[in-house]
Amino acid sequence: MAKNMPEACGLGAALEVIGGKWKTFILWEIHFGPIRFGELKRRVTGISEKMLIQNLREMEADGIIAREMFHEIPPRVEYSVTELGRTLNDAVTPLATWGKVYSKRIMETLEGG
Amino acid sequence: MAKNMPEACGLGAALEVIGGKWKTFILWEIHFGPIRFGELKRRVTGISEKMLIQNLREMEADGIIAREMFHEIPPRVEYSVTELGRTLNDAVTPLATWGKVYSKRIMETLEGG
DNA sequence: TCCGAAACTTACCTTCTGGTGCGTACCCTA
DNA sequence: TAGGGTACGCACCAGAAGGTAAGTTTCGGA
Repeated sequence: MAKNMPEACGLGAALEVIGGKWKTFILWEIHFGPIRFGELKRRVTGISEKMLIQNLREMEADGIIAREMFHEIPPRVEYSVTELGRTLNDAVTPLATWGKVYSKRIMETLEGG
Repeated sequence: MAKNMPEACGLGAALEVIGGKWKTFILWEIHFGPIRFGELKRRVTGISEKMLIQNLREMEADGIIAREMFHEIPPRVEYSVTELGRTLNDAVTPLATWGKVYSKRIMETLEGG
């Protein structure tokens, strides 16, 4: 997305990193602390394994999360946010807050009229 | 998007409003002040008329921009941000800043290695 | 011997997003 | 009469995003 855009304001780049249906939720769940693949799958309700892995790979490539493999049986993999991921999470917080307020506003509008 | 999501953190709602390829750029161009359809089309480089109109309608429905029609010949329509739109623009600013820094980091990484 | 768990991988299919191009009403200019 | 500008609407189409379902490897347990 926005590969050919006049830089505008940096939003394009940011949305490439946390855009899509799932990444924000994934980042949110991981930001509490290291978490296993299976646990993540249970927490991010509704996501398919394919999508979870695909998104995790992309987020890893973007450098916002880190993957650690433990050579155990059964296999264990843990995901955690990187320093960059933490800054992204911080940058995204105001937007999350806005989203909450906005949702509330919508609800009130629907109730009120 | 995220209609059936556990509220998580409000980000889902926010991304429904400024998600997609163009809305951020449109909001950015409008936030400087009222702007006509044609001017907007010229500023948001690469957008098609269909997409511009479609996005404007959605943003209007979401209450972040306002449309004012002047019954003149040739027709004139101006778009401006609402108070809610301004708050969204503010909420999105940190993310834009992050995107800029991130882009720079990527460039440096590419140059350095 | 079959099953289940973990963390994937692969193939296939559907839905959504965005793009292209044409048509519209109205007026002005040439 | 022809063409251009404004702000759209509509139909069709391609590609990306996302969903579904199955297979893989290794082990322990019934």
